[in-house]
Amino acid sequence: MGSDTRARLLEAAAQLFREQGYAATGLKQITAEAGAPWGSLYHFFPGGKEQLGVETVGHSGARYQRLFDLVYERAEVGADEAVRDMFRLSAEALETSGWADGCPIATVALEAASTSEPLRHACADVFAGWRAATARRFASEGIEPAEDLAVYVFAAFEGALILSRTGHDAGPLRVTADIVARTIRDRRPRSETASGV
Amino acid sequence: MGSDTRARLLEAAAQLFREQGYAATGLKQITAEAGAPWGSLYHFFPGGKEQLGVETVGHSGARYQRLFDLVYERAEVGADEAVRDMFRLSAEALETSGWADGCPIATVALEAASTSEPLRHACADVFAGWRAATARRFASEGIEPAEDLAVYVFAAFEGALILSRTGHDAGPLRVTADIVARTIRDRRPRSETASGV
DNA sequence: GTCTATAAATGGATAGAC
DNA sequence: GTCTATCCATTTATAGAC
Repeated sequence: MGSDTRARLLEAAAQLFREQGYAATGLKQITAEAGAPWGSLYHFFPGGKEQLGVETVGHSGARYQRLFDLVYERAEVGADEAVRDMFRLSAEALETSGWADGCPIATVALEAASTSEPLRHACADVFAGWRAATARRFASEGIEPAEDLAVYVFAAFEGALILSRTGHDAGPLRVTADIVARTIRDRRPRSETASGV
Repeated sequence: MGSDTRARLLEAAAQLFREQGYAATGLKQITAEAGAPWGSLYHFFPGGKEQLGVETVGHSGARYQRLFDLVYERAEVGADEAVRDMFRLSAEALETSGWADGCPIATVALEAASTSEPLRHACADVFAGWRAATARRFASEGIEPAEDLAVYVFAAFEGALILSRTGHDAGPLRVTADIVARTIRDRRPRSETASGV
């Protein structure tokens, strides 16, 4: 094949953008981390840093979405429990990484919101995909309005991640998960409000 | 007096950090925006960019908190309505600024989370202050657990701001405000659940 | 004490050797 | 087609003129 270098560049960029942000990460640092020669970056990404940013956001977004899908596809638990799992998994990843691995998109999204339309758009697409996956899970259980509740869950999730990461304290993720999960549980259709099993 | 320049530097930095982030904003750009000579920056902030960042976060945080206080002190409405006002005011500011004026802290908080302890700590302090102000309002109405609910409200608020700003769409702030406000309303003590007036 | 001019380093991007 | 060496702009920080 040969395009292994390209994959390593994307992976290195994803990790650095997640940890330090887009502007603070130099292209030299990315090639060094990926063990790739400097020139290979402009070979694989002729559009420079912005193209690399856009592709990295898509890459990170797709990878993170697989985690959501994994959680959501556990049919044996209710959507409220799936949401709680999502919060718990993220809290664990955040804490075991020394409060480094937060949302792989949020930092770039905020940095790019008013400075790069292509990058902002890439982030918006990722968020839309995550939201849609969540809404599908809700709709499949008759939890309505599924789209609005998915937006709400993601807002709470993203915000709690910021608070927990900034404070070096998993508390916000835990507390928010409890309240959000209860909100979702209360929206389940009547016929399933029994105790389960 | 004489320290008018210092205030203008803080103000310019606050605006630029909010819009572009910390790493993407150059010190030269800040002095230019403030109409201050280049050297004055290191005169007033001998600690360089990091000191300016820390003080700017405190400055922005205090200013934003006054907005919260204003909303929360409207005793004639319930806490759920106060929360809704907070979301609505932010949505208006965001939209009328062309999706530029989001949270003045969040971008810097994420950028600094793993790169600057002084800056991260400054952001954490601001978030703690906002949360405490919200918790006081809840506690004054007997809405409990006030601290946990305040964390939840702020998580949802910060996340909705990200989603709305990234998507150029006030929808997430509106939708999230509705659900969060209802959650708070449902926590009001029994004696006040009547219709009001 | 206030600011101009400069320094040392790093940023993203490119030209051209192999 | 793949990468090394170089370029110029811009960054933060400082030294010293007024």
